Amino acid sequence: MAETKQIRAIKGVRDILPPASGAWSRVERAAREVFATFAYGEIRLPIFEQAELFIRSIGVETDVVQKETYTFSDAPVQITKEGSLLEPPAEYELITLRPEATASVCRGYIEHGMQTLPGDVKLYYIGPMFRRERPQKGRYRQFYQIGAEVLGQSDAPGIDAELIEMLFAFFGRIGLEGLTLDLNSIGCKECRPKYVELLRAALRNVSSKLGADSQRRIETNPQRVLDSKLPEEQAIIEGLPRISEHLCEDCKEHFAEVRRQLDLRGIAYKLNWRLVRGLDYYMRTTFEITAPGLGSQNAVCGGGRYDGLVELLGGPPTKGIGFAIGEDRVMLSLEAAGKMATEPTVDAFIVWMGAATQPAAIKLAQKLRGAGIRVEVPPEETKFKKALGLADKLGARYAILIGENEVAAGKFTLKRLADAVQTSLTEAELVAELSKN
RNA sequence: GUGGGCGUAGUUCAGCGGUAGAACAUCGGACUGUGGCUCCGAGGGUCGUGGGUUCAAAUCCCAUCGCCCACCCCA
Repeated sequence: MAETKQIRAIKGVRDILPPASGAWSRVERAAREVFATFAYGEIRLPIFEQAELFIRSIGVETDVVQKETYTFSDAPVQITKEGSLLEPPAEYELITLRPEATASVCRGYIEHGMQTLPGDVKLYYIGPMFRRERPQKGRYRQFYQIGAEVLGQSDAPGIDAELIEMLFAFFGRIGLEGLTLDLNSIGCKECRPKYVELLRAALRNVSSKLGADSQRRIETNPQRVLDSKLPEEQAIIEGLPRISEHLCEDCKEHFAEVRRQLDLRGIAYKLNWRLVRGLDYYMRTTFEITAPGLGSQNAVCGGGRYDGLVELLGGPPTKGIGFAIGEDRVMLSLEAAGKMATEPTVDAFIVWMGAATQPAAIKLAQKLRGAGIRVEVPPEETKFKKALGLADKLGARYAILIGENEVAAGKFTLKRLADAVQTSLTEAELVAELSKN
C-alpha cells in the first residue's frame, strides 16, 4: 500500500477559520468605513512586484531586504511526471512577494500619473504581506496589514495629524483600548545624516560598554541602538545625543506644528526621541502605536512621512505619509481584551419533517436568503429532535418548523430557541420578522 | 541567524521502563412533532520521525523535523 504523506501549511502561515474569520471581517469592514469617512479610496495592489522596487524603497541595508523577502525567478517552472521541479533558466527577472505595501502604492501613483489628480491622493489597502522571519507571537511569514497613504504636493503638518486622527477613529470603532501613541521626528536628508554621524561618534566612545548586538549596529544602523531593550544599556543610551536637539529649522518647525495639530484634534501622544523606523524611506514625522496583551511584538501600527520616496522610484517630486496596521496583532490584542466576539454563521434553521414538506422548505429558504437572512436547511430528512439539537449547537437563534400541518395551513411555525416562544407566520411575515435583526 | 520550552485521539492533557488512557468534541441509541440536559454505546492513535540502550521503550540516550516563546528584526 502506498503511503500518503500529509501536506502541511508552510512554516509561519496559518488558516483563519470561522468564527475567528468573522471577527477579522468586522475589523476590515470597520477600517473601510472609517477610512471612507476621511475620503480615502481603496487601492488593490498586486501581491508581487519586481524585486528592484523593494530594494530601492526599503533600502539595501535593511534586514527586510537583506534576508527576509521571498524573491524568486519569474521563469516558468518545469515539473516532471513524478512531480519534482526542474531548475529554472537564469535569464528571467526576479520578482518578490511584497514585504509591505507603501512601495507598491508609490509605484502605482507614478504608473497612473496620479499627480494630476485634484487635491491630495488618499489611498488605503488591506491584504497579506510576506517576510521570511522566524515566527513567534504576533509575527508570521504571511501577515496582514491595513494601511493608508497620503501622496501629493503638500507636506502640511495637518495631513500628518489627520492621518493619526483617522487611526484613532479606527481603533475606537473596533473597541481596542489602552493604546499608546509614540511620536518622534527623525529629521530630513539635510539634518539626519549629520545627526547619525554625531550619534555614531558618541557610540564609538562607549562601544566597550555595549552588548554585541549594539556594537554591530554602531556601523550598520546606529539609530537602532536607541531602542535596545538591554537593561544595562539604558543608562548609556539616555546620555546619547538626541535627534530632537539636532533637527534643522524646517524640521523643527514642521514637528512643532504637527504637535499643535494633534492637540487641536484631541490626540494624546508621548514624545519618544528613541523611536526609530525600520525602513530607510522614513523621515520627519514618525509614530508607532502599541497595544496591550501582545508579548514582545506589541506594535500594532507604525508609520511616518516619506517625502521623496516617489521621486526615488522615478516619479515626480512628491510628499508622502502613511501607516501600516498589523492586523494579526490587532486581533491578538482584541482577543486578549476579551473583545473578539464571534458570532454564529446561521440565523435560522429550517426543520422540515417528511419528504412532502421539503419543497416548501427549499422555497422558504430561497425567500429568506433573498432577504439576507442566514439560513441552514438539512439536505436530507432528519429526525426532529436531532435537527433542533443541531440548530442549537450551530448557534441559530430561530428554528422554523415545517410539517404537513404547516404546509396545509400555509403558515410556518417560528420558534425562538432562547425562550421556546412559538408563533405561526406566513412566508411574508417570516421575512419581515427575521429581517428585524 | 541565536537561545529556551514542548511534541501522546479532532482539542486540552495524564501516563514517564512492563497490555496506550481521561475529559471535551464527533457519531449512534434511549428519543421521526419540540432543542441545549441526562444516561448508554461506538469510532478515532504507526505515542512527531529515524536510530540506539534493554528481555521489554510513549517512558532512558542521540539525531532529525515540527510547534511555541524570547533575542534579532518589525506591523
